[in-house]
Amino acid sequence: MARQEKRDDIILAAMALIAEQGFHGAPMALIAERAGVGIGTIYRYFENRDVLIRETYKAKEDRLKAFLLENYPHDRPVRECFFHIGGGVIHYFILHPVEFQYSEQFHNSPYGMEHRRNKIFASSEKPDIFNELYQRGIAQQVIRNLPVVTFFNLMFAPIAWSLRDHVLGFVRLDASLSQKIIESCWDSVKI
Amino acid sequence: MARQEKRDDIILAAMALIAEQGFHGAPMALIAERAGVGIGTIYRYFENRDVLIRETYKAKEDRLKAFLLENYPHDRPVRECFFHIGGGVIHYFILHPVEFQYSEQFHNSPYGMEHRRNKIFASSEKPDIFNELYQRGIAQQVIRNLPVVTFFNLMFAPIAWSLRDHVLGFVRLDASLSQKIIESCWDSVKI
DNA sequence: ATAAACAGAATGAACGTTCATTCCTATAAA
DNA sequence: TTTATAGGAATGAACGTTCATTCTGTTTAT
Repeated sequence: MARQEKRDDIILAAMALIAEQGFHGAPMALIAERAGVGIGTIYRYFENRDVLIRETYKAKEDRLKAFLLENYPHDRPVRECFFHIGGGVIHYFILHPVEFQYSEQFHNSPYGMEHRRNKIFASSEKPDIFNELYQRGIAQQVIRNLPVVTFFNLMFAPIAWSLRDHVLGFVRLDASLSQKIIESCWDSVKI
Repeated sequence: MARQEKRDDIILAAMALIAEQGFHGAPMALIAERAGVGIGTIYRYFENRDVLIRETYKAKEDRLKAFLLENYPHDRPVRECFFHIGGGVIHYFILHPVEFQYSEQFHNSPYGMEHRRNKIFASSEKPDIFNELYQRGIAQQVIRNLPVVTFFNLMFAPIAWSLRDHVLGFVRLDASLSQKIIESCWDSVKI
């Protein structure tokens, strides 16, 4: 088996187990078993558990970013970009519920706090489509004058919580409901 | 020391430690030390760790409920009740950040999932001010026709995330910003 | 009033289990 | 043959829980 393949197997096993059972329910021995490798092998690819967990998150983030960038309407109005991102996030995670559940576990842990802190401090230096959207919305006075973190929360918090309810089976997040939720989020930030 | 006092000390110690360090960072030995009791003593008051953690959550929830019920404008318009609850939750948790952080830990854990599942299934039988608000809003056609869990998410998700950012020092959640956030949430659910 | 007997609350060392990590052997590649 | 890779048993640290013992306050007997 190629080197990269085995690395991917390990990441996939870690993602699935942690998504299903949380960090507690995913000891290295189980990850190894699920990936079809020996315990020791994991340590040939990842320095330690923390590194594996962060690399697994990074793999997910890269895929999501690529998905959102497909057909991204760079030069269309703020509202349209808002709906593209919001709808894209919901669509992506409904297609990949395991990645969503992994993200949830990651964000609500010390890893996630550290990650969030780094991101907020770096946000102005390394602009992404989200920050570009915020800047443009403020400049054009189409979104309310709120701190960027508040804008982020109004846009994504209801989406994240709804995805969780969907994954847990509390609500069916179909196209119609998804649309309504994004419209609601837009109404909460638009002027 | 009175019996109830000692029980409260243990709950207080568990809440503070878990809020600060998460469930991982709060072994029974540390909780006992912080409460000023022996390890074994905890087991005289709580059957096991799980029970202690759930009782600690219950203590917090009772206090929050009592706070929200103070001056609750039962017979005023839906909008006013919405603002009372939203503002009350923010106010309470800014006053008691440790209880907020404990809640976060609890909700994002298997305990929280179980709790949420039970609550959703019992929601129609044991009506509280939140469910009453939703029912009234739908009946009077002042809020959008969304599932109750979606209404809940639009109302509380941005508040919860903003509180987290406040507690972590990412944003200063003063009276003005709190007001803006609640208004945004209202705009996301109002017709 | 004093002492003896009792009840049950408090204690923390000890136990068994679980886990991340290491280390040494076995296997495959060069 | 030599070197690199894979494997999983061994290791030690950390944890929740137990339980034999100590402590403390109350009741009973003298």
